[in-house]
Amino acid sequence: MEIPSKFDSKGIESKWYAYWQENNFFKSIPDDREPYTIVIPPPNVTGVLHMGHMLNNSLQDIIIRRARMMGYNACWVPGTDHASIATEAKVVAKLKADGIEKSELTREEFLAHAWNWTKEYGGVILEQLKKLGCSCDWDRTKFTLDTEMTESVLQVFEKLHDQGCIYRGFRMVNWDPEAQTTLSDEEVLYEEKNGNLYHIAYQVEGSDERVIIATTRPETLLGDTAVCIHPEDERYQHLKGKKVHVPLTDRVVPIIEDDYVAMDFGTGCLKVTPAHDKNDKLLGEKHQLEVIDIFNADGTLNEHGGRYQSMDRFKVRKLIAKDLEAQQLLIKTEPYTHKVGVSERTKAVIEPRLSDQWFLKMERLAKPAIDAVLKSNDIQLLPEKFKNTYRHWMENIRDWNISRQLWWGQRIPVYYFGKGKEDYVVAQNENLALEKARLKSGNDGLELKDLCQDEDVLDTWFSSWLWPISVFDGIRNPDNKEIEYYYPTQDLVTGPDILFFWVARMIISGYAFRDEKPFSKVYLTGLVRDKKGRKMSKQLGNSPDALKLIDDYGADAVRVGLMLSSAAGNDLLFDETLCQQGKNFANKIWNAYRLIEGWEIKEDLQQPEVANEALQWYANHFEKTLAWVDENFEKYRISDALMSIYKLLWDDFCSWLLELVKPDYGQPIDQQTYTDIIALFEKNLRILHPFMPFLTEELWHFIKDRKTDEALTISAWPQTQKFDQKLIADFKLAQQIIVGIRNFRNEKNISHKESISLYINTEATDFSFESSIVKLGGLTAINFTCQPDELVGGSFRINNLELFIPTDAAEDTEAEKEKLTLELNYTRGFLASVEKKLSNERFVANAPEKVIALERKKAADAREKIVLLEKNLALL
RNA sequence: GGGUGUUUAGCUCAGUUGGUUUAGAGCGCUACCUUGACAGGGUAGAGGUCAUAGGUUCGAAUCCUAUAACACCCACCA
Repeated sequence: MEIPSKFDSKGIESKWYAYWQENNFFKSIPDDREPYTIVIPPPNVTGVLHMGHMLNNSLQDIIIRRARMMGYNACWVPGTDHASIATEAKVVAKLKADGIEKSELTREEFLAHAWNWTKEYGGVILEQLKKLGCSCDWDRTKFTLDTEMTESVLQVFEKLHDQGCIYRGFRMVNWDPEAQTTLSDEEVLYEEKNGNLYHIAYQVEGSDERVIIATTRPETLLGDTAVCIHPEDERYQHLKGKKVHVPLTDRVVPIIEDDYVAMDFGTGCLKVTPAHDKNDKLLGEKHQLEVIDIFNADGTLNEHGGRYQSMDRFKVRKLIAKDLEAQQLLIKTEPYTHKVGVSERTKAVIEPRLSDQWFLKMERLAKPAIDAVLKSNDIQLLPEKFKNTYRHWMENIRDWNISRQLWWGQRIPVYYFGKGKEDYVVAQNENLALEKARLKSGNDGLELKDLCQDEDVLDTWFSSWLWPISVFDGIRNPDNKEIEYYYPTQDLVTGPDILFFWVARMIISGYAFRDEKPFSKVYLTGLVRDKKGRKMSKQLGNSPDALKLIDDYGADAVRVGLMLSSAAGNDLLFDETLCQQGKNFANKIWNAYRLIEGWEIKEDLQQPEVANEALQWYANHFEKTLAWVDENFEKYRISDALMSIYKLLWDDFCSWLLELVKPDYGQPIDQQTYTDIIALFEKNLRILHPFMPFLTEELWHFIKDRKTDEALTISAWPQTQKFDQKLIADFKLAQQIIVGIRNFRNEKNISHKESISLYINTEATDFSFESSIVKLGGLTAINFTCQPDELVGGSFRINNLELFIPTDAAEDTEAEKEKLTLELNYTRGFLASVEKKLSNERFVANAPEKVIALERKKAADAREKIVLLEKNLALL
């Protein structure tokens, strides 16, 4: 078969992906093998693949592919998340572009649009994961809004409510005026913004005096219901019990005292707006102040805004400043930088707002989740540094606002039947709700039309926190075979940005609903940054198109590129040249096989000694590397595992082994060597397969025709075997000698086509890999004797061996002298440092014997070498 | 304002309970050679006061303290 000289990933990738799928290699059903389970972090249903996904999912695929090869029943469950805020925002924007306002639509109409959108774009990202080579069990694909998933969510809501963990509260929440919904604290980002600190004068009632307050938000003075001073502030003692006029209004509010006020900030005088600030709300409750909400849901002023009504809050801020100035009530304006909360999704400035919301009590639920990570170690976070972050959040956990004023999501299963605070029931559907409502109200006359379901939906994370359980239907059917087999899962691979949103809450739900951890290990990847260290983002436009990368370099190359740059848990500075390196590597392996494949086998040919010894070395060296690779996998050091395989293949297999066994040009190879080389190459392919699945599967089938049950993807990961350390060390010496000979040739300008002979001052019986040195050194023979007096030539040293090569090439005595002197000086310096150590009595007295023995050996070796060098120098 | 982490060659990073020849890898760079598997190979080389300053120790890139820079997380001072 003619093999092209360059590896072309195109065509090959789709061919093998289809093959794997047709043969159900990624499908998992419970059997008597041990399971190895990973649930995917479900990407947004309408999202597209970005570098973060590529990193994440490459890692998961590498882990699950290796597990599959190791004989586990590997199960990787894929799926998508409905991502309520993000998706709803996209749908709203799209409708708007079509000239439709959300407010014109009924809930049902809007949802119809949203579902259409989801069906059209949803799942695109899953197709993209296939291009990357992800070996998910696609038959298990779940969507967080699937009927069964929704039922699980509603059941959980009901259960938690019945346990008294879910309650309704009138609280200060984070309001996103753009999406017009509340957000949990975790969905608010704080950004440094340049603003102003406005100093405003409030007229004291019945006096000429004015008090000055400082605020960053002058517009909220329309909702002021008090001014607060510190009770011990000497500047304001005389104001106690008095009242002030709120500027631009006709309201008069009391001056209250509270030690919450910092005397050293601003003017030490604080305006209190209980409706629009968390702390002011607390002050308001403490001092029983009136609450005046001045905003509409969209951030414009409401009827309390007076002449500013229906104007936007930021416009009003400017206007009020201007109006205050006109009345000489604005004393001064100073620039002020402070942190402002913005919505993670819409970037709109968050408005603290009082409203009725549903909350989940977290403190009790969090307990077992804290213990699992920090005490029992049932769950391991990698890298470990995230333990601290986790601990801090979990120990200060606050109740979770789970209601969202959106339509896209699971509608809260609460049905109201009256105006009273307790006039509601929680039920899975309206018929059940009616039954419950009749019971609770004692009114058998209640009808469906008397019930009114809560308008809000649940936070997206309230469905994804069940993911590892609900994908196996473990909520609705807690005793089903699947959940019992696959749960708890093994690994979770995700970014640290959703440690609280998702990971922590999954751990909580695992213990709450199954009394068991959801996974054993959490591998937290770093963020993908560009080579300048900037976070990759759409706005910066520095994020490469993931699919284009796959197209340009091939999926295998991109996977390698990503893995090469990603040390566990650190951020990853991604540079496209890494993909090029991956591509070069693929090509290298491809051509290694091309070489082997091109050899003609001659069956009656005797195996040359050089091939025999080289194969022995590689077999041992492979085992050593494999042990190291396995160890790195256990520690999730995937990058290191790949690097050692990279060097094994490129340097050891291609540069050394193949060069050693390679027959002369045009010559045939013996059967034994060929068979062994193929066997070793196959082992290489096995351990490389999780990283480069397409290339390796392609070569695997090039080697010979295989039945479907012999595909590489389901073949066995090699078992580690014992290896001979001494043999590996001996080969290392041979390599050094070969390098020395090549160097000698280079310096003396001796072509490598010209045969030379070598003299070594050692016994042949102490020596291994003689044939290898002869072959790669281009030698006629090795003579185990010192340099014969009658010959002229040059010498070099490896450790304490002296190697001599006869040559009539003109010798440059000066250069040789210089070289020897340099070597001698180094060795003397080295010896001096060792001797200094050894002459230190305290070192000899305190250091372990092994260390001292080693130092003594170093010194002895160095002395021996110095003698050798001095002798050579004298000869010149 | 608190907390965590990072700081080792031009770049990205190893350095596994302080001692494995006066610091390593991959990539990149320079010079020469070579090219009959290969976007390839070979040899040599440049390049590091292991962030800085103290300390512990017979011995520190590794442990301790302080400082600096950067990164991330958390936090209601208007």
